Amino acid sequence: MKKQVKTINDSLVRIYGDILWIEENELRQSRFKDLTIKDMHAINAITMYDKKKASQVAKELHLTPGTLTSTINRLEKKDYVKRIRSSNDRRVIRLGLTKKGRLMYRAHDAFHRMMIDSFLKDVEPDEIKTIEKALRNLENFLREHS
Amino acid sequence: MKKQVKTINDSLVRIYGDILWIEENELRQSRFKDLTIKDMHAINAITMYDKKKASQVAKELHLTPGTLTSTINRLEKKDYVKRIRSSNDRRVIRLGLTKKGRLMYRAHDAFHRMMIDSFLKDVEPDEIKTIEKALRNLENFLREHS
DNA sequence: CTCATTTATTTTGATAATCAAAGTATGAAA
DNA sequence: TTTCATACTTTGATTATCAAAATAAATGAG
Repeated sequence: MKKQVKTINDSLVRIYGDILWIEENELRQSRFKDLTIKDMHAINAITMYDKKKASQVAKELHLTPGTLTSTINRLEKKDYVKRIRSSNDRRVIRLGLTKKGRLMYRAHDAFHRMMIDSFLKDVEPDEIKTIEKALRNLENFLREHS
Repeated sequence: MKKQVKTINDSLVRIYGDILWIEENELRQSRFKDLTIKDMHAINAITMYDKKKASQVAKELHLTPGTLTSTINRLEKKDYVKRIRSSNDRRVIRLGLTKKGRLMYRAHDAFHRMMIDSFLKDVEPDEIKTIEKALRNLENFLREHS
């Protein structure tokens, strides 16, 4: 592997491992210690904004429907997430966050904002364009491989 | 969250989830279908090059010693990894890859190289400097939070 | 309208990965 | 030596996960 490419690759691999681990630790020390990192990412995917269908969320998280059901059961029991049965189509479950869920969502979002702010420290506006281009490249690559 | 920051954040979150999922699928279709993605990342951390101590690898992967032991047991049984007991200090286990393990390592590396190549498509040399700077920023941020 | 088919979710049963804590073996130091 | 520290392994329990079967609701062909 070309040296520069290898450096960037190793850096990305390290970063992703570390982010998960740090998030897990911060979570354990926070008021939300009844959640695992997977729970947190499920809450993040559900979001405060839409009322997504269960199947949409499963797809985004690359989980089977059955696994999502049990995730939602857990999060509903702990009062982070609520099921809303659709009245148009009574097979469909839409998902929303409770007050506690929204608190968690904002806390997690704040951590990510800090992270991205530091990522972009001393990066000029036109340089940000470069980064956005590279991320788009990567997303296209991944789309081709799905 | 500021719009640009949110876009970059969402992109990174999506990319991370997708990479894991794609790697998992590629693995299942490859000649290495007896491995899970966690196995693959353990092989990647062990590397072809050094003879790292078990405890070093555990640390890099953020696994407890016990979990690493069982990972190594699994990978040794499947003939990807070998234990080498250090003769200086007979408590220490050093880890190496078998021929099959090195094959797997190279295959995984090739996928990552393709990924990074596409990430850097149309990115000029001086723009790469920007990306390296941003990644260093992020690594520093993560180090502060460990 | 009614039965067959499709769709959305849930349930079930089994398996992987993980951790904390206790155990074992070796080395280092007093 | 005896004691303490270090490196790894074992044990027992828990959690997340999947595939496949089950349920329940909507849709569509006749």
